[in-house]
Amino acid sequence: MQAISNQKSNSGNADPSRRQREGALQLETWLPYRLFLISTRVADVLGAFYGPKFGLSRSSWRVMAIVANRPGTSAKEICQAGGLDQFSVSRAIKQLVELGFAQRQAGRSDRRYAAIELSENGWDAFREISDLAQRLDGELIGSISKEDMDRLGDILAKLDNASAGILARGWHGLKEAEGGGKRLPDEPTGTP
Amino acid sequence: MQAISNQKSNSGNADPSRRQREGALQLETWLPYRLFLISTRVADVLGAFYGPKFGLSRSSWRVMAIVANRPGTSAKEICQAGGLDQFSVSRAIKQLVELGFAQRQAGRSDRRYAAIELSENGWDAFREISDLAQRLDGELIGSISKEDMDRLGDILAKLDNASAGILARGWHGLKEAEGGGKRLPDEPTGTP
DNA sequence: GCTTATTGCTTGCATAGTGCAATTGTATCT
DNA sequence: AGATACAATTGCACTATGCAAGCAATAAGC
Repeated sequence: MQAISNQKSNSGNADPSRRQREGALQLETWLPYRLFLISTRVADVLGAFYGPKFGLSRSSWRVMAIVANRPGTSAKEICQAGGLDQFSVSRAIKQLVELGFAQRQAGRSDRRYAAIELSENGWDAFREISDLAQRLDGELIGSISKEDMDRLGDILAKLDNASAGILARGWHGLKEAEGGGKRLPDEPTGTP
Repeated sequence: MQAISNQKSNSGNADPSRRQREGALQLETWLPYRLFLISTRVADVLGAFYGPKFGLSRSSWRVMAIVANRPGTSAKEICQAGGLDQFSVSRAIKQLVELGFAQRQAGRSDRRYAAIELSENGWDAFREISDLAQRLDGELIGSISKEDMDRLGDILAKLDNASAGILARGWHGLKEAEGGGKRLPDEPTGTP
C-alpha cells in the first residue's frame, strides 16, 4: 500500500494537515470503532449464511433471535430488548410470518399486544443459524484466555451501561460536559 | 390482507419452546451482539450530530475520518483501511467533494489514483465531530478503570485478529471446523 | 508503434432498507 | 356513550446498497 506522493510543494511551510491532525480523532484507536469492526465482521459472515439460505434480513434475524429467547413477547418488548424501532420490528415480524417462521396471536388479556412465537420451521432455522453463531462466538472466545473472557464480560457490562446512558442523553449532553477523558457520575439509565 | 396461519401450537401440547431453547443462542450474552450494541449506540448518537449538522452520511463520516488520518490516500486504500467496498467509498468521496469538505487531485505518477484531501471546511467539520467523538470515547472509558482499559486493548486486538480470520474464511470454514466453542445437542430429548 | 488486458474509479439502475405520518384496532377514562 | 391513550401496522417518500457496465489511465504482449 504505497501512498500517493502528490504533495503540493509545502516545502517552506509546515504541512497543514499535520497541524490539523494533532489532537484529532484516530479512527483505529477509537474504542467504538474497534468494537464496531469486530461485530460487523461477524455479523457479515453470519448474514452471508442466513441471508441466502433462509431469505432473512438482518432485522428479521435479530427479531427471530429475540423471540426465540422469550417466546410470546409483544412487538414493543422486542423493540426494547433489541434496540430496534417499532417499524423495523413490525416489518421483521411480517417477514418472519410470511416466510413461515413465526406466527402472531393476539394477546389473551389485552388484544392490542400480539404475542409472537416461532413456528416449527422457525425453530429449525433458528437452531441452524444459532449453531453457526455459537461457532463464531467460540472462535472469538477461543482467541483469548478464560480469564480475559471473564474480565471482558465485566468490562462490556460497564460499557453497555455507559453507552445506554450516552444514548439516552443524546449528543447534547456531551457538548456541555467538559473534558475529553473525564469520568462522569453514573446515571441510572432507563432499562426497566 | 395476509391470512394468519392457523394456530397449531400450544393447544394440548407441552410447551415446545422450552425444549427448543436449550443449547440455543442467547442473544444478550452473545459476544458479537454485545459489541454491536455498544458501538451502535455510540454511532447513533454521533450520527445524530453530524448528520443533520453537516449533511454527512455514515460512510461519508467514516471516509472523512480515514482521510483525515492519512491525507492523500487513494480510494482503494480507504477501502482497505475502513473495510468498505469501493462503491460506498466512491460515493462517500463524491458527497464530501460536493459538500466542499474534500477535494481530489489526480496522482502525479499514476493518474488513475486520485489523492483525497480534506479542505479547510472539511478539517473544521472533522475537528468538530472528532471532538464529540472523543467525548463519547471519554465517557465510555471513564466508566472503566485504567487497568481494565489496558486489558481491553489487548483483548480487542486479539478479537480483531480472530474476526478478521473468520471474515476471510467465511462461514463455510466454520461449518466443518470443530471450534473451541460450544457443542450443541442435536438430539431432541423428551422433557424430563 | 498498436492491441489487448488490467487497474482504479465512477455511474445507472434495480432492489432493499428507513423514517415519518396517518390509520386501525383495542383498552381505559370521564 | 364519547374522548383519549396506546400497540401495531401500512403507505409513501427517501436513502442506502449491490451489481453490471462503463470510462480513463496504465501495463503487458505482439
